[in-house]
Amino acid sequence: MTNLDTKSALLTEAETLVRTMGYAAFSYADLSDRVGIRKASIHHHFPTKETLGNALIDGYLERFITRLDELTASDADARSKLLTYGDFFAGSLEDGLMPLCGALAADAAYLPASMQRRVKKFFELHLSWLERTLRDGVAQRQLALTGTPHKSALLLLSALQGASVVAWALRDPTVVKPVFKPLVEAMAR
Amino acid sequence: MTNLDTKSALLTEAETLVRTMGYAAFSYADLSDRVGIRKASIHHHFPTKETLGNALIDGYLERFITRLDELTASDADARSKLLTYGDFFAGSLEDGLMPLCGALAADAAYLPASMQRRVKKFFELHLSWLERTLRDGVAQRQLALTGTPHKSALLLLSALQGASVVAWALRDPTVVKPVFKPLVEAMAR
DNA sequence: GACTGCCTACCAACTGGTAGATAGCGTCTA
DNA sequence: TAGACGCTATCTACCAGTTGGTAGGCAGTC
Repeated sequence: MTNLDTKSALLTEAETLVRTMGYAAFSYADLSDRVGIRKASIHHHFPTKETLGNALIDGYLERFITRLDELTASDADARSKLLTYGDFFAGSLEDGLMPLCGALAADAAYLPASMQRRVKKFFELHLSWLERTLRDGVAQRQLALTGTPHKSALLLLSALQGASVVAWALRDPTVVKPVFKPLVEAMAR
Repeated sequence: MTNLDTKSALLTEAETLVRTMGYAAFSYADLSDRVGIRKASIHHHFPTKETLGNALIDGYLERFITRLDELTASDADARSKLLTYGDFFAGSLEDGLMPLCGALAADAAYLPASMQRRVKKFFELHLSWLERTLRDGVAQRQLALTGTPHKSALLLLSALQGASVVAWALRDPTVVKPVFKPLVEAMAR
């Protein structure tokens, strides 16, 4: 097994653990079991738990940025861009996973400062993507907002994060779409 | 110090810890420091962490039920009932606390089954209160909904939970109201 | 004298993390 | 081309500190 194989296996399994149990609740021992590597060997790839946590957020952020950039570049209209965005959340919930940064936010006061900063950055990035997409949609007369793009962005992100929490607690991933879609439709015109 | 004093001090401090750090991250040692009682003595009041966790949710649920009942019984119109409901969330966030069950939901897969059930019940209770309040508001021509009361209830709860997560991560509790209020206003008529 | 609330002194299991050894794999050089 | 060298990935064995939890004692109260 090459370095990259093991490293990405570690990241994948760690992400699953964090997105179901939270950051504090998962341990190197759990990870060791799942990846089939000794606990001490994990430290070779990620010297501290904080390193691993940060790598987790960085990777997640990067993947999200890629998808958002693709979405921005696509020739879809604003409405369907937003709906696709919502599908990211609905999809991962159907796979039995909370949104990573939603899961991390709950344990925020326990997280090392470096992780807290990244979680904050994550939400800021999402808000700015949403705001820009909304603003463009308005400019192209595809959307009509009642409030400012900033407030509408906050509403959409909150609705998705919150619906994820509710869906997760009720163990019913189907609640996400009925919450999000009407919000987008109400903005579409 | 009487039993009740100590017990409620333990519950108060434990609630703060869970609502800022999450359930997995807080320990009997933390609690011991804050309440000024030895770790072993906590076990006299709450034999296991699970007992404490359940007492926490039960107390929180009970307090919420009381407040919701008062709100239902009040002669306020549906719009202001909903706004007051939203203030519960906005208020505790301003005190630097996540909603308890939102915080717990994130660690759900780590929680003992008895706690998972309670968290689920919590969300169901909130949804049914919201749905009933919405339905009554419609019947009295104080509200006009675009979807079903059930879906609108889901939207309001999700928006509040999600706005709490976002507010918590951004360390800006003021985002809750601008998200929630317009939703309620759009339903008021 | 039973009960309550708290204490000190433990416990095994687990936490994140370290030390040091070993095996395999390239690369540079004699 | 043989072999020495360094690097990487993993291992076993360990560490101190913390975890939730237990045993048993003791002082005050009903």
